[in-house]
Formats: sequence, structure tokens, C-alpha cells
Amino acid sequence: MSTAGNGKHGATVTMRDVAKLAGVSVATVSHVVNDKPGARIGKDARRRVHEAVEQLGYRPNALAKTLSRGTSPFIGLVADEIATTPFAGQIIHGAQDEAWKHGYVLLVANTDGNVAAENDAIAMMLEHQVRGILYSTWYHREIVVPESLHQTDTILVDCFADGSGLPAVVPDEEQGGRTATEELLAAGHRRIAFLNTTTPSPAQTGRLAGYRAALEATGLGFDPGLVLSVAPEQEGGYAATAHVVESGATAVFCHNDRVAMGVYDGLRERGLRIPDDVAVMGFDNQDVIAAHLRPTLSTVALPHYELGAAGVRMLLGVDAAPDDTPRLIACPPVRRRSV
Amino acid sequence: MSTAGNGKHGATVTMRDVAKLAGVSVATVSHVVNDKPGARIGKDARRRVHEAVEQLGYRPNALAKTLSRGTSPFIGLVADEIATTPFAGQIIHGAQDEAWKHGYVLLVANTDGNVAAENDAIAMMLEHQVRGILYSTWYHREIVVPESLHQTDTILVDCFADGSGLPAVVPDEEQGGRTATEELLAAGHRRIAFLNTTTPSPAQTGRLAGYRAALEATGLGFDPGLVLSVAPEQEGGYAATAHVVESGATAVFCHNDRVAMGVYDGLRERGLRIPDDVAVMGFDNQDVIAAHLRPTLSTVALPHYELGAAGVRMLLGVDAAPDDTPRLIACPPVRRRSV
DNA sequence: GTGAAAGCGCTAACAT
DNA sequence: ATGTTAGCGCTTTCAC
Repeated sequence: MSTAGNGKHGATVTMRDVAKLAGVSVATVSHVVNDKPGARIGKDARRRVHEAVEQLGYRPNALAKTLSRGTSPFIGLVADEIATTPFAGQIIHGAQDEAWKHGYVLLVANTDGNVAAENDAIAMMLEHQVRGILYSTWYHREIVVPESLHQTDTILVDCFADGSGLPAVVPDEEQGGRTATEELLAAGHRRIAFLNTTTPSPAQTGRLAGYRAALEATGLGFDPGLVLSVAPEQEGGYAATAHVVESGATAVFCHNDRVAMGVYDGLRERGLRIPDDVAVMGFDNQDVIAAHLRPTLSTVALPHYELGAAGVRMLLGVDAAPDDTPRLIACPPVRRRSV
Repeated sequence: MSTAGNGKHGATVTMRDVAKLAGVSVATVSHVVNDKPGARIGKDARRRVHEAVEQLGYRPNALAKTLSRGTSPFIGLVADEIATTPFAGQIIHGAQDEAWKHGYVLLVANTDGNVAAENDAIAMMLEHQVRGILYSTWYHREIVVPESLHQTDTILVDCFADGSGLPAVVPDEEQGGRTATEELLAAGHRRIAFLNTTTPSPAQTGRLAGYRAALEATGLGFDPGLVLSVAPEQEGGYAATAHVVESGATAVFCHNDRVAMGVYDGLRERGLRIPDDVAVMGFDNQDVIAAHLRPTLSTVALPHYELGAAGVRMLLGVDAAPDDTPRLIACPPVRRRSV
């Protein structure tokens, strides 16, 4: 085989072949193929080139183009966990769409949280001359930045590293918590329990702050007795149901959809109806859960797609990147039937 | 900026720089950097090169290497839906790991099922000289192959196209159905209901065939009265519970985990316990659901990671590709507490 | 053992 | 309006 690609049709058609067939020079071919602005090309030559391209099935070699032009068409995305959750998939999706829109292609690498794999991945991306790297985690948290990331432009997605100087884009946990609470408030609830996670994280503090802010903005003080720390899973929600019921709350804001799922079980066992007896609000909008619980779960969405897209935009400079503090992406409410 | 990449450190370090510093020729540098087999390089020159590389922070330009060597380091993955489901993410993950293992990099594109986007994606991959393309769908089905896929080596993943001549790799639905049923049989059940989907698909026919085969292999005839067609969602499972209970079945094999989730609700409402009164078996192993229902759901896993990995292996020729009929990947049982 | 030189497919001055 | 030519960074004969 003479060159890369085309494992099928054998010989690769190059610009030279087109030039020869069209009876022009490669420069001319280059100009018409790329529809160059200052292109003084005769109507006729232009036509002949197009015909030749058609006839030969010519396809420009993007790699050669890149090498020659000195500008990369790649954006790297390194993710810690692609598999564990649907979330990473959404980040990829958003990043890919946005990259595409700007003429870039996504190179993805999964590191499984393994440092060696991570360094390999970054090295490989650097060798492929990526325009920059999106470094993402599957849940919002603080990280320590791999040294090699500093060798190119990088944007932190769904994570941040204070003092690293790297721009970051993360979900607005506080606004999310506020929004969730406001949804409950708007439905008339006044005693709203909050099942927060036991895991220290931006989600833990942010959502709590939002819950509190919403309450106070409505003139309803913050009652610590209504806040419970639970394991961020079904089990946690299930186990906390007793406390919620005893507290006299008419609504629960759950740290995430899985906790809400557990609460559903707990409530059902007690013969309590959702939302009539107790309204339930989730967080995350994990589709498989939220859209299919009975009744369907009202929740607040984690904007993964947007995180990926915004990351690309910041990287390419179409959105300015706030250098000091992470860019916040809103968590919109998703109204279903549990409130 | 002189060339691609390195948006940070300005001037790119090339092999020439290394050669100059080491006092050797670029050919020598190339040889030692790539640790070439027939490399007649003096101990000393070798050392000097390594030092220069170190000192300059030299990183080979993978694109130039590709162009020059005429072999691509890319494998394209085009997926119809990355976002909708956790599944696509697993295919990406498997493909990425395996590609990586063989020195390839994954280029991903999402088409949202849009034909134009699909053609663009394929064209772009072809222009980037991909070694080949993995064309994947998020659920197992028959497809019609985009014309342009024939211009390179392609493997169909989680889908197939009879008569297209394209190798495919798909889950073994029949074995999966058999396995699920056998799990129930092994637990002593003799009346096993099957809640199949209403949607015509390889999953529908395959799982049914497997169910039937398992029953017959045990000498238990196939009772059509125990098979019900339901919408492949919670709602479908929930609605079918009455029928299951009336049928006198002591176990249900559900077309997928979501149906099982609905059955859980239906059973619970009737005060029936899982698995004591009725055992439940799912299919898909959707983590968010299966691992967190109460009790946790025994199910059969759709091998998405393996599909992606096997696709890459077939593409690269490390696994021989059966040309006529799709390569079947096993769906292993995942035992939890509902059986 | 090591180096010179001819590409790989394309772009971009610079000629003509 | 079109062609010539020199690279882009690297690999790879083939000489020395």
C-alpha cells in the first residue's frame, strides 16, 4: 500500500493525480478544493478540477493538510470514567457536537482513574498535536492537575483545581439546590426536608447553601432538624424516610435521584402517596431513574452536555474563560409528577 | 506560532533541534527515538540523543510520523446516540481500551441518527485516514449501511446488515435468554413467566428462543400462556404483574431491567415478596437500576464493553472476522438477590 | 555506525 | 489566472 488510509481501493488518490487529470497544477487544485478566498481561478479550470475530483473520488488527506498548515483539527478529551455512568457519555456528546461545529474532531481517552493511563493519554494527545485538552471527571470535584496538562491549553470540565491557573467549567450546585427548593416552595410546601449526602463535595455544600438560601429568601428560617445526612444511594434514602416522616415535612429534597428512589420505597411502605402526602424532588436527572419511577420524578438536571460544549467553547476562545474562578453552568429544573 | 500544537511553549521542538544539540543527524535521532531494530547506533550517540530529547522536552509529532510512514493511528467510531443511554458509553470505553492497547487512537463522532451528520462524520474520518470504522448503534438491530462505509474497512457493532458483506459483532440474545431462564430453573422454579417486548427486534426473537430452549432442555414444555408481550418499560412490567400472578408463575423473566422495575412495583403493591413469593430476572444489567433496586436485581448483562473491544479486534485482524454471519458475544448472568 | 536525501500529501508564498 | 517551489516533521533507503 502506498500510503495511509484507504485499505479498500488500494492506491490513494492524491492532489497530484487530480492535477494531472484536470491538466492544472497542484496549487490550482488546492485552491479550488479549498475554495480559497483570493482565488483567481478560471471558470473552466475550476470546472475541470471538480470533474477530476469527482471522477477520481479524490479525498483530501486531512493529516497532510494539518502538517502543512500547522494548525491542528483535534481536541482531546480525557475522562476518568466513561463506563460507570451515563454522565460521561453526555460530556463526550456535548464536547463532540461543539467541536464538530467549529471544525474540530474529538480524540477521546479513558483513564479509569489510573494515573499511568492518564499520563499516557495526555502524552499521546500532545503528540497528535491537539489544539487543547478537556480534562473531565464524572462527578464534580476538586482535583490535582497532572503536570503534563500544562504543556497545552487545557480546560477542566466538571472539576476544578484552585490555584492551578486552569480555567474550569462546573455545574452551579448552589443555584441547583435553590431551584429544587423553590420548586417545592412554589408548590406550597413550607416544611421541606433535605436529605444531603454524607460525602464532602461541592455538591454537598453547594446544594445545601442553595436550599438554605431559597428558604431564607422566602422568610422561612433554616431548620437544622430538617436536614439529614445520608449515604447518596437508594439505601440512604430508604433509611431516612422514617426521620422525614416524623419531622412533619410535607416535602423532601433529595441529594440525588437515587436517594429519591429510596425515599419512594420508604414512603410506599408506609402507605404514603407521592406527591399528595409527601412531595419529592431529586437531583441529577438520571434518566433511567427519574423518568421512569412511579410517579415520575421531578428533579434538577446536571448539565453534562452543556459542560462538554462549554468546555470546548472556552478552549477555542469563543466563550471567554474566567481565569480565576470556575465558570458555572446552570442546573435547570425538570418538572415531572412527584411535586 | 510556527506549527501545530504547543499553544503553550511557543516554538515547537523538532527532531532537527534534537539532532543539532546531540551533534548527530535526524536519521540517527529517528532511529534511537523509535528504538529501531536494525539500529547500528553507537552507545555514545544514543546517549547524547536521549539527553538532548530530555533537555529539549522533545515530543515526536505523531501526525508527521503518520504521513511519512503511511499508516494511520486512528480508528473511527461512529455512534447513533451517545447521550440517550449509558450503553453507548460502554461501547466507546471498550473500543477505546482495545484500540489503545494496539497503539491506536479513537476518533468519535455522534450522529444523533441523522443521516447528513452521519455522512459528514464518515467523510471526516476518511479524510483523517482512519485505519477503519466501527459503526455502532445503541441497541441491537438491523440497519442499512451508509454507502460511504464501503470506502474503508468497517465493522458493525451492535447491529448488522445482512448481505452488506460487512462483518458484525452483536450480543448473543438467544444465549442470554437461555441463561436467564436457566438461572431461574436452577433456583428450582418450574412455572416461569416471560414478559417479552412488543417491539420486533433481534432481542425479541432471540430471548424468546432462548427461554424456550432452556425450558425444553429441561423437559418442561413451552406454555404460550406464560409469555406476555409488554411495552419494554416500567409501565409495561407494572401492568403485566396481574397476569403473572394469576398465571401461577413463581418466577418472571423480564425482557429488560426496566420491565423488571415495573414488576417490582406491581408485586410490592400486592404484598408479594421478591424472591420468596416471586423470583425476578431482568436483562441488560443497567447498573443504575439493577444494582440498586430492593432487592437488587439478578439479570443478564448486555456486553457493550466487549462489543466495542471485539469490534476493534476484528477490525485490526487480531480476531478473525466471520464474513457471513455476525460474531456473537455472550451475555453473562449477573447474580444478585431477586432470584 | 552514521549521514544525505528523497519523499509522504498538502499549503502558501512568489513567480510568471 | 495559474504554475513553481519550498517547506511541514518524520521515515527510510542507500551511501560512506
